[in-house]
Amino acid sequence: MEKGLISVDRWTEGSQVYFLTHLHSDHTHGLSSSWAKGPLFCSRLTAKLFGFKFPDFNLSLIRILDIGSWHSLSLVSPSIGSQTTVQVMAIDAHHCPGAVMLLFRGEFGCLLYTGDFRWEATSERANRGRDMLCNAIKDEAVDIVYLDNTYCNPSYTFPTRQIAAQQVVDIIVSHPEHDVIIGIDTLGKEDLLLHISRVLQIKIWVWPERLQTMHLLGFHDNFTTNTSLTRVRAVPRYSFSTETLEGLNTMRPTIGIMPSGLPWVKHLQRDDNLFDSLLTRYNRRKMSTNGEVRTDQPDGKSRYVEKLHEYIYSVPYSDHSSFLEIEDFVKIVQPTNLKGIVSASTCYIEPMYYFGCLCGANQPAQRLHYKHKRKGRGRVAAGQTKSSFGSGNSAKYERKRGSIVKIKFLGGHVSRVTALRRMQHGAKILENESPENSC
DNA sequence: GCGATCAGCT
DNA sequence: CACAGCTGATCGC
Repeated sequence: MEKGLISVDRWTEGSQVYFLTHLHSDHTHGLSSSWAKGPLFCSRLTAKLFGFKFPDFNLSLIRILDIGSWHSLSLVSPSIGSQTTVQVMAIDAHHCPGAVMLLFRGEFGCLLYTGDFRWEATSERANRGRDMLCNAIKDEAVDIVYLDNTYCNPSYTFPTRQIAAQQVVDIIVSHPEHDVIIGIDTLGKEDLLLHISRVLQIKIWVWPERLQTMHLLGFHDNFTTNTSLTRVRAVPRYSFSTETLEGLNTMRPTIGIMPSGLPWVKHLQRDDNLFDSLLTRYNRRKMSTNGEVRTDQPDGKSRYVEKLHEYIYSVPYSDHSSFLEIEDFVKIVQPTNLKGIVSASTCYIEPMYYFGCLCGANQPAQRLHYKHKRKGRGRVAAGQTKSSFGSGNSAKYERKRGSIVKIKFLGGHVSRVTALRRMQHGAKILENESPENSC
């Protein structure tokens, strides 16, 4: 972030200290078990989970940032060459377990790197985070905010996670005879699963590595790897598709629930009515947010639950801030400058375009900045499906996709590289059989 | 033979 | 539009 001094979620050479906001893969590109470019600072919980993702990492490089307190680092000024002090505070980002924002003070001024964050208006936890941040910046202007701009567009509106979690419960309750699969990642959405588990008084199935993570996080009673104990299973998001659901439904009635701030559109088979309805929905959103921002729904009704497919529901459970939440955050921090840290979109718009008028220096809104992503292939028309999986052959299909839940981790016919990766994964599990020992 | 990186896909 | 991440192929050591 500051050249020659500190890096946040970037792992190339040239900094004196490195910071990791959270353990999602898009923030650890370049990190590996053999990485050794300098001390690595992260939250206590991230440190606890770290060894699971990077088994042979030199743990003596890891420095823990306790949340809410200033840490002083003595570094060498890249400009003058003399000693310079950098202060840093980690603040709960409410994104996934261990995720923090980082507030820096030093010769470069005052910088706030949000990492990925959710800024909900309500909940005790949200209020604590808000108070902590306000307290930390009350005496000093923030010069630059590096902002999680994932949903930095007025069309992104969704309710609190509390409300979305109840929507998921409602869907499950309304399908008493169905199995349920929920798409999740290697980290995140634990509160959603805990809510389901507690309200419905059932365990949630997770895959073996995910159970280890749950144990590291201190959840020992709500999860299981035994499919016979529950009808609700959390499965890797990458294995969640219409094909998966159709395959499962040849065996048992099953619905899929995709919790996401993004409308879950991809991987649907061609269905003109469906795409028409999706198109209508997007147009409606755009129109309703043209000029006047539509507020998130306070009533908590299933307004944004979408039935996308015979077996699939999309629920607006997001670990990133909605547009209105980002706006609220910028209003509170009032930085002099604002930079987006997520630029993967094909149509990236500088957050300053929306929030320039809220920033400290009251600069004019900047012009739209489009960043075009090069793609090797042209865009595939909506509804055009790939044929490589041969969706007509259900027997073959079941081997390949349908029974991911059961066979995915039991080996089978895999390449050497994959087998090795799985063995390494297995080794990790063994190492972590006593979660209390880590860190 | 291994890790790092990339393309492709979910 | 593209949240985060797996997989297989290839490349360089």
